[in-house]
Amino acid sequence: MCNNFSKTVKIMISQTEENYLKAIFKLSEATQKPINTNAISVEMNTAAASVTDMIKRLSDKELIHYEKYKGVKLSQKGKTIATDLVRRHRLWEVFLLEKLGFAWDEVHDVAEELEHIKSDKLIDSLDSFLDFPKFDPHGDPIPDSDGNIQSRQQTLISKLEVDECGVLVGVYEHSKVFLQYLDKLGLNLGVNIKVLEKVDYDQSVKVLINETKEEIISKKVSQNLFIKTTTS
Amino acid sequence: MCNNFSKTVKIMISQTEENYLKAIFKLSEATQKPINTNAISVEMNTAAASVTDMIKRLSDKELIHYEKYKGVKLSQKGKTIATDLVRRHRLWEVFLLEKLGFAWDEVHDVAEELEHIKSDKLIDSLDSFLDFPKFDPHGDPIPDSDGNIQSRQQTLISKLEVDECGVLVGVYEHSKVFLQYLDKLGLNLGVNIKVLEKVDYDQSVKVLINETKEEIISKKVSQNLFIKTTTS
DNA sequence: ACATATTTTTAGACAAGTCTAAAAATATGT
DNA sequence: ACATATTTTTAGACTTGTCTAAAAATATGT
Ligand SMILES: [Mn+2]
Ligand SMILES: [Mn+2]
Ligand SMILES: [Mn+2]
Ligand SMILES: [Mn+2]
Repeated sequence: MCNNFSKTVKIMISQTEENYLKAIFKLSEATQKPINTNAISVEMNTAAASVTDMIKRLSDKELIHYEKYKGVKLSQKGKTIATDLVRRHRLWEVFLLEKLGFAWDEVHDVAEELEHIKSDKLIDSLDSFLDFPKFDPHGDPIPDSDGNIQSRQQTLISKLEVDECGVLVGVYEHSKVFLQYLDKLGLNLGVNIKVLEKVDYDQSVKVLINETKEEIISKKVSQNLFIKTTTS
Repeated sequence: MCNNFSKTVKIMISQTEENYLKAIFKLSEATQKPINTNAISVEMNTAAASVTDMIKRLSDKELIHYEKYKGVKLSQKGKTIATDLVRRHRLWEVFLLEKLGFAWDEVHDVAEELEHIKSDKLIDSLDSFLDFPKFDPHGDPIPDSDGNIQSRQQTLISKLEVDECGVLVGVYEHSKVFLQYLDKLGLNLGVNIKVLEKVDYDQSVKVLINETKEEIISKKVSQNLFIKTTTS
C-alpha cells in the first residue's frame, strides 16, 4: 500500500540536445507557427537528416511536440530547459565583459561553451556576484532563476520618424563584424540617438549620436539597432 | 622549391581524451615507471578494455608512448596538454572559492567541467582577475602559462617528529568527506601545527593547532596533511 | 620450470550524433 | 488538376566512447 515513490527520474539532457532546444527556442521567438526541419538545420549548421534524427529523440523525451512533416514546438519542459540555457549564456557573457575585460564581440563564442556547465549553485552565485544583471552585453534580457524574462519595449531605428530620439538598448544581429563596425561608429549600448533624416532613395538614416556626432547608417544597420524612445 | 609550409595542424583533442591525459599525468607524479592499463581504468572508472581503446587513439595522436602490454608514458605534447588542463582546473577552483563563495569541498566537481572550456584569452584573463594565484584551494600548485609548476618543499605530518612545527599548506586526499572532517577539526590551510605527541600504539598524532587547540588525528589523517615546517 | 593467477588485448556489440543519397510527402504555379 | 519544385524523412554508413566475454600475454609461487 505504501512505497509510493514519485519517481522524479531527472532525465539527462546532452549538450547537443540543449543546443537544439535553444535553436528551436530562438526560432520560436519570431513566430507562433511550428518550426520546420530546414530552419533548424540552417540555425544549427547541420544536415536536415540529422535534424530529423534529433527531433525524434527530443520528441521521445517529451521536450518538443512533433508531427511528421509538420515541424516542432517546444513543450513546457523544453521551454524551461531552453530558458535556463539562455539565462546561463547571458550571465556568462556579462561575466566575461564586466569581470574579465572581454569586448562585446568576443563574449558569445566562449559563453556558448560555458552555458553547458551544470550546477545550480554555480549559476546562482554567478548571478549574485554580478549583482543580478537584467541585460547581457548585447542588450538581451536575462531570465531570472524562475525563467521569467523581462519584456522590453523597444523599436528598431528603421521604424522611427525624423526627430524621434532615444537610447540604444540592444542589437538584433550578433555577428563579430557587425559589433566591431558599431564600435567604429561609436554606437555602444547606452548612447543617445536622434533621427535627423530618413533618406527616401535607399532608406539610410542620418542620426545624431550623444548630441554631438552625426553619422549616416545604412538601412541594414538601422534594422539591427533597438532604441528605447524617450518622450522628450 | 619553396612552398615549405610547416603545417601546424592544430589537432583537436576531445574532452574525454583530455581527461585520460590528466589521469595518466596524475598517476605519473608518483612514479617514473610506465603507467599500466589497470591503474588508468581505476582512475578513470572505466573498463580496462575501454582504456586499451583510448590508449591506441592517444598513441596514434602521439600524445603518449605506448608499447603493447608495457603501459604508457606521456609524450612531451601530452605532458603540455595535461599541465594546461591542470592549470585551468586549479584556476577555476580558486575562482569558485574566492569569488563565488564555494567551500573547498565543493569546487572540484564544477572545476572538472570548467577546465575543458577552450580559450586562451579566457584562462589568462581569469589568472589575472584572480591576481595570479600560485596555489589552489587544496594547496596544489598552479602551473603558469608556460607550464612551469612550482615545486613545494613540504612534509606529511606523519613524517614529523615530536616538537616539530609548521604551517598546513596542502592536502593529499581531496574527497568531500575528508575535507569536511578537516573543517570540523578546524584544520584549514594556513593554520599553525605543532606535533605534541606520537602515539606508538596506532601511530595517531596529537597536534596543537594555532597555539591554542589540541586535537588527536589518526594515522590516516596524518598521512594526508602537508606541512611546511618552520625552523623556530 | 611449469601451473596458476593476473593483466592486457581482442572481438563484437551498442548509443549518440553526424553525414550523403535516395525515397516519400508536401507545396506551388499555371 | 497536375507537373514540377521543395521539404522532409528514410536508409545506410561512419566516428567516438563505452561495455562484456573471451583469448592472449605476462607475472608469480613453489
Ligand atoms: Mn551570445
Ligand atoms: Mn548576448
Ligand atoms: Mn580538483
Ligand atoms: Mn584542487
